[in-house]
Amino acid sequence: MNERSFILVEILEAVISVKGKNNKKYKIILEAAITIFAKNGFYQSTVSEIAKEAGVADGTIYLYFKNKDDILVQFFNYKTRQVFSAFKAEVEKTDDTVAKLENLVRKHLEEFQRDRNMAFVYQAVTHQKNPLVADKINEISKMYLDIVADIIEKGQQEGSIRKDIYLGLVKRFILGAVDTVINTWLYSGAKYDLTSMTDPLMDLFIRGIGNSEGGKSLE
Amino acid sequence: MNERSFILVEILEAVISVKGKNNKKYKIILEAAITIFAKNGFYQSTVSEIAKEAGVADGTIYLYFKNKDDILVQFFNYKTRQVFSAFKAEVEKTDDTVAKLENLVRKHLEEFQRDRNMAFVYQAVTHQKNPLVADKINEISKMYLDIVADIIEKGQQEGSIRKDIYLGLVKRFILGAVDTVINTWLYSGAKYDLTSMTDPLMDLFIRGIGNSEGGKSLE
Amino acid sequence: MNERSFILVEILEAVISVKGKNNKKYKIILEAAITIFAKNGFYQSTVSEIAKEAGVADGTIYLYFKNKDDILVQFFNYKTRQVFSAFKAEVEKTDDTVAKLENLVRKHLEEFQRDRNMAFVYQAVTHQKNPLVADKINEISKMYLDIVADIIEKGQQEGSIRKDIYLGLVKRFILGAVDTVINTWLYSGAKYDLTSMTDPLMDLFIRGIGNSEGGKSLE
Amino acid sequence: MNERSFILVEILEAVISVKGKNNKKYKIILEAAITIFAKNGFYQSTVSEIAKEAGVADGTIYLYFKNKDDILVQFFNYKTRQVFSAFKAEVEKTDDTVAKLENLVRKHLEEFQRDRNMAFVYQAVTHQKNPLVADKINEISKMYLDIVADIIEKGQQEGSIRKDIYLGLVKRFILGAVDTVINTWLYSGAKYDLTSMTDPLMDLFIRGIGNSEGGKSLE
DNA sequence: TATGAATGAGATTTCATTCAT
DNA sequence: GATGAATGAAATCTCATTCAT
Repeated sequence: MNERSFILVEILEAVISVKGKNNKKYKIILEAAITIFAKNGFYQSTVSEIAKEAGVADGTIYLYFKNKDDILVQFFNYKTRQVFSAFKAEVEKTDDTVAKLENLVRKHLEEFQRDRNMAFVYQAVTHQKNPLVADKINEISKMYLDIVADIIEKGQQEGSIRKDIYLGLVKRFILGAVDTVINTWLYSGAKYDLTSMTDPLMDLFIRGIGNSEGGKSLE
Repeated sequence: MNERSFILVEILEAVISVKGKNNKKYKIILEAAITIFAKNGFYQSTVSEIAKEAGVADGTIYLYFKNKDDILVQFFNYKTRQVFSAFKAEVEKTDDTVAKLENLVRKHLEEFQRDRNMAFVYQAVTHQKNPLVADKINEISKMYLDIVADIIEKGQQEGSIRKDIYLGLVKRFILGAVDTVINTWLYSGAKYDLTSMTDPLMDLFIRGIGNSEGGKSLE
Repeated sequence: MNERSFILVEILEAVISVKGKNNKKYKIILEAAITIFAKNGFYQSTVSEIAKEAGVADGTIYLYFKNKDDILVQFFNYKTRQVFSAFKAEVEKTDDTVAKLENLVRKHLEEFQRDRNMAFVYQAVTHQKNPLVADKINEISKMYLDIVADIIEKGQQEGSIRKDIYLGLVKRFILGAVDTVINTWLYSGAKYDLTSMTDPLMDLFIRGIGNSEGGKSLE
Repeated sequence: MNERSFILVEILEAVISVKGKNNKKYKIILEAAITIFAKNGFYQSTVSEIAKEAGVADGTIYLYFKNKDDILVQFFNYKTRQVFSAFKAEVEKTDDTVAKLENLVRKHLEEFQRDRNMAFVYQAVTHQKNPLVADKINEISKMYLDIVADIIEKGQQEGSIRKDIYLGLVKRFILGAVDTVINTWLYSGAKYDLTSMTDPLMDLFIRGIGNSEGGKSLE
């Protein structure tokens, strides 16, 4: 989704107002829920807490969401979709393969740094067994892995990326490393600039940790 | 704890039988709990389910565990400690840095493949906000990261590992990648041999994904 | 608290409606709880029974009371405080010492006769070791004993009460005797008019059981 | 029960050994139970606690007592009966009415001071609604009240006690006052000598609190 | 729409009692 | 007789969800 199509969606939402989803209150509740989920975890959060955080009555939640689980589902539909479309846009800004990957990683760190609550919820939920969000997670995960896979494949064609690697592993390897960096940052109390991890991460992706001595001087 | 002292502890446990901790039933319940936690997640599991799986009455659980949370805490004390001491032993089998890392990764994949329930619980809980196990997780995580850090540092001294890397990042990068591989395997339904991922993973750690052309042939 | 300030409090309660404390349902539940406590005793009463008696769902109890113990605590805060302020008012109605004591005793018997459930709970709880209400009981007990002590002291100054008595004992002696009379009435099935005991009780307090004819005056 | 018949019972118990009631362990458990009941109250005490205090296994309790309630019932049969027969003996030591009452009161305070646990349990249980011990309590209470009534009636015949009093009230009035004095002592932490209350109590019983100087003789 | 009091199903936990050893 | 592990009924309490206002 590019800038223009994004605006179009906003307009459409304003016009059709499907089920109040573009309603200001819908967003307030969703944001409040994410704040609470991030603080206590999904199962330890109560609908009452969310309502209080959102400044609405408990019952009001049910005018916008089917049930508690649905809040989580909507979170993946609304919030993270937005983020992932931003990732795609970022990748398309350049034609250079390594730069594409670097843009993706930086944007990923940037967005998760900007919305720490989302980061917390994302980290927690993707490792849980909630059947209601499992499909969404798979879908989103696949979206991300596909972006990475596309980049890698293009790089292989260009010659900047090794051909003797297992693509299915590599794409997960990259996502896993980024996830870990975010997780470490979250649990450290978010004291440092997360995006500063982009260059060291890229360096590890591209060159590994091995010392290739001699031949390295040719690079 | 080395091999010998470990055996000693086993013997001692068999002799003193401290409050049933080495009791057969204690292990049955713990194993049952992990099975249930792995299937449904901690918060969606009930004590009744665990009791049923263990083949005991609900009340019996409370003869061995203070409360539901305590089962999780005991799991980390009993089960994973065992695993991590196995990791350490595996690392000490060789002096070669790269082989040490490879042994660690292989053992990690091997153990988690062998006990899939443990793997599920471990994956889920390490990404949750359960204040009761948070400290244990940090402790175990640190243990693992320290093992990796020791290997890396030794490799840097020997010259097999690059010196221009950020150690704090690298150790987490490696743990994150292994975690992701395990997670993918778990959610794929454990259809393939997890340990077969050792070599491709090591290759990515050491050489990265970048194509260093010319010079590479020298390696 | 005098008559006027008491009315003021009633009005204020009606206006501010602090968290349902003056709520109709709060009173219904409290009254139901006292009925059940009076019938079975505190520890043999269940929250379900109270809910049933009050005509509400079990969970509703917890909207008005923190837990089962809290119901008892609230009972002492709300119900008996009211009674004891009535005692004080009654004492102030006259300046004659003996009449003051008589008014107190009569009002005491009157109030406990009127609310037999309260009487049962009061009798039971004041002789129990419930740490949650122990402080309240001490406080209320002290209030009562202080009223009696004030009357006795005033009587001693006036000359209507003997000076060679141990005040700390006398005040408890009086409370103890009244309590016993109430207790007897309760366990007899409340078949007679409790307030009719006022005169005989007062007579015993003032004159004792001894026959003072002849020689007694020499003492 | 007089001295002789009491000894007879002891002998009989030693011979027939009905259901182990004269067993050493029976007494140990009963004593332990009273200690625990005195500390926590009956309903807040567990059979396990009693077993631990007695130094026996939980199951052993049920070899000597039908159930938890039965321990309380036995307590009244075994322990307090013993005490009340001592009361009777004490009363019979003199022929002087006032001295009889004084002996009773002193013995009462003495025994309850000597066995504080018994005192606590007695105070608590006599004010509770336990249907299992209700009958026992009534029976014991009646025994005590009858002793007092006998003394009073004899005193009335002799002329030392007023005739214009209500006997049903007076006997309870005396028991209530003694009870209150014991209760106050218990909850004060048993810091002073309880028997020292005998004289002041007797003084209040006989002479009352009224000042009979001058005009009072006209009443 | 919005509210929030009320609901009641369901979860955790306790503990008197039993029974195989 | 003595044990104490095991039982499971029953109690307390929570909280997602509903619905009359």
